[in-house]
Amino acid sequence: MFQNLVNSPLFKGLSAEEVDGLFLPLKYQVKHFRSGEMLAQAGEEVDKAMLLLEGRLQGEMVDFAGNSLKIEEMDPPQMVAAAFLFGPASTFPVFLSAKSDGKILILPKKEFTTMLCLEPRVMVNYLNIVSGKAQFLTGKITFLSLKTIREKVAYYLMQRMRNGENGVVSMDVTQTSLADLFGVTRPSLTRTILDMEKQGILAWSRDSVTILSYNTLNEILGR
Amino acid sequence: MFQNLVNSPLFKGLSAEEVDGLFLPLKYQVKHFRSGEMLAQAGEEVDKAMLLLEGRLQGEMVDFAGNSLKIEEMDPPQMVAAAFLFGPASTFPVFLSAKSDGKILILPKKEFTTMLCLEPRVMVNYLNIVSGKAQFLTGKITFLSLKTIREKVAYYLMQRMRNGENGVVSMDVTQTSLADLFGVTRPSLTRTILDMEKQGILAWSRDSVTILSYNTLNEILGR
DNA sequence: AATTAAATGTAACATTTGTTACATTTAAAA
DNA sequence: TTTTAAATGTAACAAATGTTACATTTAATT
Repeated sequence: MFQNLVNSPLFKGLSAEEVDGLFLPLKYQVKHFRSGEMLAQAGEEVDKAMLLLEGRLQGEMVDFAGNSLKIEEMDPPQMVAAAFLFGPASTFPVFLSAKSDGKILILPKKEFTTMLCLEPRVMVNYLNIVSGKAQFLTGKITFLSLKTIREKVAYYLMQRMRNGENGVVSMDVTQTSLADLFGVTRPSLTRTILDMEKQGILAWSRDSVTILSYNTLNEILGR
Repeated sequence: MFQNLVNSPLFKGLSAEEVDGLFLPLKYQVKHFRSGEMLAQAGEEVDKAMLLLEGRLQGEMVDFAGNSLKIEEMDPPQMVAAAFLFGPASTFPVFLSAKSDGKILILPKKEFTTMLCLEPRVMVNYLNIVSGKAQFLTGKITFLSLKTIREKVAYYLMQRMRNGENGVVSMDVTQTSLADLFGVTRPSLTRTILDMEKQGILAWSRDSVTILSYNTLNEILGR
């Protein structure tokens, strides 16, 4: 019935038959949407679980200054605003709009709760999703609390290292979009990068960055 | 047995007997701690549910620059690091230390999961807690993404207004600690406040702030 | 009332970042 | 290949914030 959903994190570990069986006693509806359509306003109450079946959505947080700080895009199959169905302020934190045509499955909160009780595996999956969101946001906060552009660059590169790639980080984004991600202006980012190059900390080319002084990067981040 | 726990958000709606009954089939342990003791390092794995029974804890996030950005203090009865028991990176996000002597109840993750399945009300409570954390963090991010000190002051005062208090916000914190909360230096905050006073936007006294131009505050926040 | 500590006001200067504008390079499209 | 658009380099200047140091006020303590 909902083959898509089987691949969703929410139904991880369940077979297609088990998922179908799970929905049998539940009341739900499927809604189609069109590209560009606004699906939810920030502040609107969340009283239904929304499972994206097809199409692409975009949640963007708009601060008071009107700058849109992109938080995430969503591909199916995935639950929408998973961390905002429960909790004291169950309202949308972002403006949710469609980037393409598609459809979502809508399940009233009560039905969703019933489903969690019926199937412990789904409950654990849901807990993993919501907890994951909280952890993602914690990471975002860590990043946002870095004050200088130097620190942001250092942190970003450290994150991207991981694998014993011998000090080379492959770059799949432009400085322009990186500046956007960092919430700084592009000339300022470029200036900082060039400074760091002049100081022999790194070498920045179009498609990769070579870290020349690991130590200095660590010093920038306070060891 | 654990009278404290009955008043915990996790067991909201349950009687003392029900809580005791819930723990009967579970394996748990109670650990005592002393003031100043470090209970968990950031990065350490979370594989046990920790319920604070007595004493006061403090979770502080230390960024790379060594600045401690206080996130929250905890009073009993409450679950510790609730949003980090599940999820992909189940590691402590903060340094957890004791601000007084006390004790915590420790429940292995498996036992905790069993408990959630046994009692749907606890499951919903837990979902409310974890979702609430995610929502709290979202709010934190909104604040951190404000760029200027002016914006932070404006946002802070708007948050504190609410009740039809006729433009008067009572201040229970000093400028010094407010600067700390904002992540800026104290002289800079003072300068900004004085500027705003000179511009007739507000009047800041020790124990209260009077908002003189609501409109200007909104303009600062981009309407 | 006198003393002390904390909070707040103030100022000069350094540092960082934003703003704007334009040049140059690189990649993609015609 | 030529053309075009995007990305990047550069620079002068403005604005915001940090740094440091000290004065002044306020509240708490003795």
